[in-house]
This record gives sequence, structure tokens and C-alpha cells, in this order.
Amino acid sequence: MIDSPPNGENRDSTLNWIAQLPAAVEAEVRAALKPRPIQAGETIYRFGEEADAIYQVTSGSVQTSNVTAEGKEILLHIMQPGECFGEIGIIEGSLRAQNAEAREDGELAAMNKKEFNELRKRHPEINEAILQMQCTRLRMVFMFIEDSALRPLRQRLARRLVLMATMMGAQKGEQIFIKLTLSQEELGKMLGASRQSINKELSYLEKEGIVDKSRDGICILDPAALNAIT
Amino acid sequence: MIDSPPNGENRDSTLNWIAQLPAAVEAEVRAALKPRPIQAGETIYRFGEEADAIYQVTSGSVQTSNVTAEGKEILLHIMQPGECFGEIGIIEGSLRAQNAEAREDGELAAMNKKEFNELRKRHPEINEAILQMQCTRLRMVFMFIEDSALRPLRQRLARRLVLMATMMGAQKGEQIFIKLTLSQEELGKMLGASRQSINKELSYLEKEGIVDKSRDGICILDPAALNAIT
DNA sequence: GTGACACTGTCAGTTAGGCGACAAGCCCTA
DNA sequence: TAGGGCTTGTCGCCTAACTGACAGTGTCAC
Repeated sequence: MIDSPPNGENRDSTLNWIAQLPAAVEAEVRAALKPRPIQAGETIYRFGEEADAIYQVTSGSVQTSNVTAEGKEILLHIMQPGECFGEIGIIEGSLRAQNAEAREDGELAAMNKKEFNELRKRHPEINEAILQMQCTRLRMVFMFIEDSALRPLRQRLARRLVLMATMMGAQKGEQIFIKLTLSQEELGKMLGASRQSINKELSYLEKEGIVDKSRDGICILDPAALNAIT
Repeated sequence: MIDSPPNGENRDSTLNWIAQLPAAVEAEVRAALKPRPIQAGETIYRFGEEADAIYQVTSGSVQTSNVTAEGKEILLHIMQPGECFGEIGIIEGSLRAQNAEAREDGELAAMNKKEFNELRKRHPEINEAILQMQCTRLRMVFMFIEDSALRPLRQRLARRLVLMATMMGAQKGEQIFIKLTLSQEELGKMLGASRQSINKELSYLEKEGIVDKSRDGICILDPAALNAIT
């Protein structure tokens, strides 16, 4: 009855460009990656720093965010094992475009700039694979912009829940359970809303019998109704 | 006294990936591009259509936008001569991620999917150049998201004016004149705001003596003050 | 010239959502 | 097992920004 997609891994998404490579090249790339343990809350890099390495999440999870001078923060993306990040600054030979921070203890695989660039030169397939990843990213980001500029919070939240359900939900009959690793505050930062507003909208969805929120996750009781809000 | 960047061309930005190629490859790419005249208002492609060609703006200008089912629109980017677009759908082998529409009469250079993919295969430098462009795009888009999620309209508008001034402003001593090809309505669609709100904020800037708006453009009288709002 | 038309300017009414405050619940560690 | 600290639940107030409406103004076609 349960056919949950494992645990949010990205082994075969374009966001894991390494897995898209021909076996021989992939092996060479893997050989150049060095493990680096990370602790929850640890900063991996900050906006504006010199970019010196690219990363893949091996275990745990990593978030990318932007922060204004006044300290307001937007949480752009949460990366699961398999997903790669940090190439923008390297490819452009410039500075970090975002902040990256570990959300849980875990491990990264890292490759320094020099090695990465040499590998890219030797194996053009790498650029092709990264290009695919960038296209996916751009698409995601266009959706995000459209959403945040044009849709009211309720709809944005519904859409996000649907997205999370398809990516990391465990289905039980009609219902879908999403193990929540985000506080309402963080959800707010992803949707560009305050913690209180998120709480209000979640309460509304619960009152309507569409979802059931518990401490460790959200259960979507009525996926059809949720989709209707979208 | 005047050192205006010509007329908003992009001949050497990464957004013109063709110009970044080694001469021999560039020539080959150019040879494969076919001219296609465009008329103001003409749709070049629509979100969700099959992607069958890539383009470069030769003359005129082209805008990309997204529209919700309810008809709300966001104007994402306006492309000047030199700038290339339409690769995402092709590279992914899937559908258009946005709408593209001509803003003025002009001409595009177009290359069909098949030829483009063959060229990419033959010349890996092309992927490298496009990768650079995608990185620039992602950076722009991150900035955009940060802005629209975290900054009030007044600040967003000021930042946009500064951006436009650096990209296409004609400097005269202290003052910078921006030839405006955008209505306030369109500016609103770029900043995720209503026409009326844009008008209000522009009027405020004028009252403060920071800008002077005329029918065909905006003159920044006090760039320092504008920057201070940023 | 004279309409037609698109854009700008402005106002009043409404609302989504931010923010501060505080209580209550859960969890972890001493 | 008690207390500290994070998270959730809920108020009330406040304001930025949307919407609709209408008048003024410049521009173009005829």
C-alpha cells in the first residue's frame, strides 16, 4: 500500500549532474571528490565570498538562501542527498551568488575549483550535464517568481505542499504524509511570508479537513481539494 | 561629456553567447542562423509549446513573460540586440518555459533545434558559452527573487532604475537620462506591482527632486539620492 | 483640425499580510 | 523533574499595496 519515494534522494534527477555522466567519466569525477563532514547550522559558504569548490550532498541536507543587508532572509532551496551545488561561482570564476548552510549533520563531497575546471576541459560531457541542471534550476526559479509575484499566499502554500508531496510524500491510500523538516517559520521564508501567516493558512487548511498537521509532518487528507486551491 | 553605452546592445555580455565563441566556431554558428523579421506585439513562442528553435535578437527588442491561468502577467526580462534566448526548452528537449514576444519591429536570427544540437555536439565550446550565460541568468534571477520577496516597492523601483541607468543610461554630467521604452503599466509588471503604485512611487521620486520624468524617458537628477534608497 | 486611443495622474475604499505580543505545548538536558 | 528554549497558536493593530473609477494629456491617423 505504501509506495513512498525512498527518502527524498536525487540520484537520477538532472540536479545530480554527476549521475548523468557516462560511467567512465562519472568514475573519474567521483575519484576527484573528497568527503567533508558537515554539522547542522554550519555555513558552507556565504554570498560574495570567493568561490573555490563545488559540492554534492552525500547525506543530510543543505539550504541555499539570500539575506538582505537588513537581515531579511529568503530560503531558496533545500537540497537532498545527490543534489549538486556551488558551480555558479566557479564557472563564472567569480563570487558566491548565495549562502549555503547545512540543515542537518551529514556529509558533502567536494571538489576544488582547479580540479573541476580541468575535468571540465577534459570531458565536455560534464558541461552538457551541468547545462541540463541549470536548465532545470532556471525552470524552477521561473515558477517560483511567477508564484511569488502573482499568487496569494494560500495558493502558494497549497502549491508548495503539492510539490513537497510529490517529491517526498509517503502515500497511504488517498492520504499523503509529508515528513516535515521545516518549521513554520522556515516555510514562511521559503514562501516570502511571515510565520504567523503560514500558521493561519495551515490552520485554515486543517479546519477545512484538507490537511492534518502534527508535530513531525503534515498529512494531506484530501489531495483533490488541495489541488483545487492551486 | 556624454559617454552613453551605445543603445543597450549586448555584443560582449555573456548573454550573447555567440560572441563569446572562438572566431571559427562563431562563424559557423552565424552561418546556421536564419533571419526572421518580427513585428511589435508578435508572439515568438508561448509557454508550454514544443521548443523548436533558438534565437538571437538582431534588432528591436523582445520580452519574456509568464502568465497565470487567471491572466495575471509578470514581465521577466527585456532583451536587446545581441541577446540570445530560447535555449532552455531545446537543451532539455522539452517545452517552452516562458512566453516570448516582440516589443518593437525588428529582426531575429533563428536556428532550428536539429542544427543547434549538431553544432553543440561538434563544438563543445558552445556548451561552455551557454553555461556562462545560464550562470548570469541564474544570478539575475536570484537577485530578482530576493528583491521581490524582501524589499518594499520603493526600493525595488529605485534598484531597477539604477540597473537601467547602468545598462542603458546616457550620462550628462551628474544626470543620467534613461530613454524609456516601458509604460508605467509594464514597469509594474516587471516589479510585481500595479500601475498606480508605480505612478505613486515615481511621483514621490520626482517630488523629492531625485528624478525627472518626461514622456519619453526618465532623467535621474540625483543618482546619489537614488542609490541611497536602494 | 478632430477623434480615437493609449498613457498618466489621482483619489477613495478595501484587503492581504506584516508585526508585536503573549500564552501554551513539546523536547531536551541537567 | 524542573526549567530553558524552541515552536506553535492566536490576538489586534497597522500599513503597503490592490482595485476601480474618472479626468487630463500627448500622439497619431484621417
